[in-house]
Amino acid sequence: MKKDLIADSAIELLAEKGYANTTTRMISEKANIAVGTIYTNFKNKEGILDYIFQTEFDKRDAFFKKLLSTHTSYLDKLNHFLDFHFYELSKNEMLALVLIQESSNPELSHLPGIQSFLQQIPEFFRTLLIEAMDHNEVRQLDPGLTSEIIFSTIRGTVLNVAGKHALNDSESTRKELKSFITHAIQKV
Amino acid sequence: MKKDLIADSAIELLAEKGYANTTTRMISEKANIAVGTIYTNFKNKEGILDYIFQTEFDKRDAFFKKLLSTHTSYLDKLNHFLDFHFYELSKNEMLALVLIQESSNPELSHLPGIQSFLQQIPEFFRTLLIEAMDHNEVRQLDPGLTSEIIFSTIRGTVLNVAGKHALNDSESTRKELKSFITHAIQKV
Amino acid sequence: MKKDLIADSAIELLAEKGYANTTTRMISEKANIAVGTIYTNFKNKEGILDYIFQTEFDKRDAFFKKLLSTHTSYLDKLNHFLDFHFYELSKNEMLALVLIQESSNPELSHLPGIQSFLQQIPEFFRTLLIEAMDHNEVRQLDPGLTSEIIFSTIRGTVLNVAGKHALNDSESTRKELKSFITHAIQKV
Amino acid sequence: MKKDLIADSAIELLAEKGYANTTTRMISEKANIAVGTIYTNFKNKEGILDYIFQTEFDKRDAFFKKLLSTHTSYLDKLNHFLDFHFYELSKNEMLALVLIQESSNPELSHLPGIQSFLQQIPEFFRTLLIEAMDHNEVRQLDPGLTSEIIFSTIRGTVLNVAGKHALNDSESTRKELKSFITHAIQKV
DNA sequence: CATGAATGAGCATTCATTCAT
DNA sequence: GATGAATGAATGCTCATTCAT
Repeated sequence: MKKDLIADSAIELLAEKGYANTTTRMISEKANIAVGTIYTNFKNKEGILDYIFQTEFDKRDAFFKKLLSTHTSYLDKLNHFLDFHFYELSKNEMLALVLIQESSNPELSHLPGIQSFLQQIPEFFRTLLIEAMDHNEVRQLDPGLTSEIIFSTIRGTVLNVAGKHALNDSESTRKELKSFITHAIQKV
Repeated sequence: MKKDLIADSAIELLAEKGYANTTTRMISEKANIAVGTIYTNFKNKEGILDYIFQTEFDKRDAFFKKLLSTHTSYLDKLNHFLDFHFYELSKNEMLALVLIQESSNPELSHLPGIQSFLQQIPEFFRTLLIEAMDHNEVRQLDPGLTSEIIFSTIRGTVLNVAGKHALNDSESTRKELKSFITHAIQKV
Repeated sequence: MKKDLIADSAIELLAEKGYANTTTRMISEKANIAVGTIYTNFKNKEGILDYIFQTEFDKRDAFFKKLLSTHTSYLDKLNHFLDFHFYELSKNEMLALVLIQESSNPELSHLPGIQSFLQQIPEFFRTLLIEAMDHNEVRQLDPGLTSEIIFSTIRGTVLNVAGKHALNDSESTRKELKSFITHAIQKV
Repeated sequence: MKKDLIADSAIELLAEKGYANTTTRMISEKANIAVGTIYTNFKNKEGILDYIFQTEFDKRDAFFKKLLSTHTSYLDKLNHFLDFHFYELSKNEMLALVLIQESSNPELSHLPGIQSFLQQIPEFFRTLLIEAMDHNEVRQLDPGLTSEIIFSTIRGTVLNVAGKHALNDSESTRKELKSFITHAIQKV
């Protein structure tokens, strides 16, 4: 798949240099294709970013839908989703950096893929938190704000850890982060 | 002060468009000065960002130093610092967006002001967490990771909330965020 | 060849205005191409100058190498080389001006093409002078200094004559110049 | 004299960087004055160059006028003038470089001081050559062209030697150059 | 006279995108 | 579909000159 070859090459560059400092020429060189070929696979440079975010969102969306049909507590579901999200991010450090850096880039905020990623994933948390509260599995809290906080906490933590190239040794970070969130929302 | 006029004009534009899409011409027009005047006050475009971050870091640094000499528990000190940091961010929504968006911009990560902001502020949290743990005021936790998590949590939350232009009505967010952090670190 | 189209357009402008007053936009307009096209053919503005000097040096280098294998006296070889060099300069008055004006431009002295032109061509003279002295064809003289003097004499003379747009009627100048040099180095 | 302080500071910078790369700010810093002060002493940046050339021309003009009234052969007068001109150039290596580099700068060719320097000094040679020919002191030659050639020879030689920072050890160069010119014009 | 902050036209260079091959 | 030379609008930055102090 040329499309994924281009996206993967872009991810490596975007992680290191950011969107504005990654040129289409760099991407084409890393992918060993001609610049023009980018434009037969994507509408434009933004299209690559959109595709990257859309792909990652789709994974989480699929996981979430399967998760809902399992027979576990909602707190367990939330934990599973956190594990999945964090695992996906730690699998590919550079992808993680791109997802986090560029999702806060105002010049890209209009892309549908970024909007899905940024709005739907917290919405998943919110859905699970509301149910968990209703089933008395977590303390009373504002599910909207808390879902945003949890999402942000992961984004920020991954950014810090990935920025230090320590995501591969991410097990302790994952544990501490989950412990932090668990304590934060658990019943007293 | 021309320097602050330029920095303030830059903040308005940076919050909306991001660093790469904010041109020196735009800044000079918003500040009603000539482009060249930017360069009599700053070394270059990056210098404006550096100044903004340095200024904000200096405020927190001064507050932290005063805080250390007060006679309160370390958990209180942590709470005071969180309040101060969050209050400063909510006072100026656009500045908050700039501080958060551009601090994760890889093309700016070499700026001393950004490095201070990004490394020293978590260090403040870590210092307070270690003392609080020693004085048995919080649960056992990894102070290094937890300080990063707390810093990230605020960054991410403010980004989300400021992105929705709801920082002015930030009181509920602040409460929920502090409740979240308090629960996360409190003794069981 | 786009490269030569650009170089030729540049020569016309450089002869009249000098390096600092010739803009890349002017060059692109004279060549009827886009500014960007200059940069697909040359690394930068300096690259054009480097190419011009390198090309002219290469011509003289090739001629000199052929010259060495001929069976004539070294004084004849020197005369042939002088004729060739002077003929090449008088063929294209504007190119001559560029070669002479910009070779004394300190901001360009680091260019390899200019360095070759400025160092190797006197070296050719020196080689021939040493042999001519050894074969008793010229008077005793300092070959290093004299080669520089001869090179300078041509440079300066061409500059003066080309500056007055009289290089096309250069035959008398050539004769006088050669007579001058011949008398200067001949055996008494 | 502020005017000479500025001119001297300019000469140091011009010799190293050339006209286009020497800024008025640099000159003011080297002279330890404010930029504005340059403009109370000179009409503009070009004015500094004009002043430098005019000053140097005036010295030669005065010497030439005194020379004409001496009772020596015209060949001696020519030799004296060559000695004077060469001595003046070797006294101040940086000034020599400026006089030679910038006199072939097309963007400055309209300055009266440069025009005097460039046209009058060869005219001095021509006057002496005509008289020397009339008095049978030199061989038959074209006095106009030969005067240009002599002037050029000195310019070019000084440029080469000064560029190598060897003007202080210029005695051998002067001897070789005078020997070259003497042989070139002497009676057979 | 001296100052130096302010000016803004002008520069070299970049880079997303196109399109003839 | 793939190519990559050509495009030209747009960018950060410079610097000779002015003028209020």
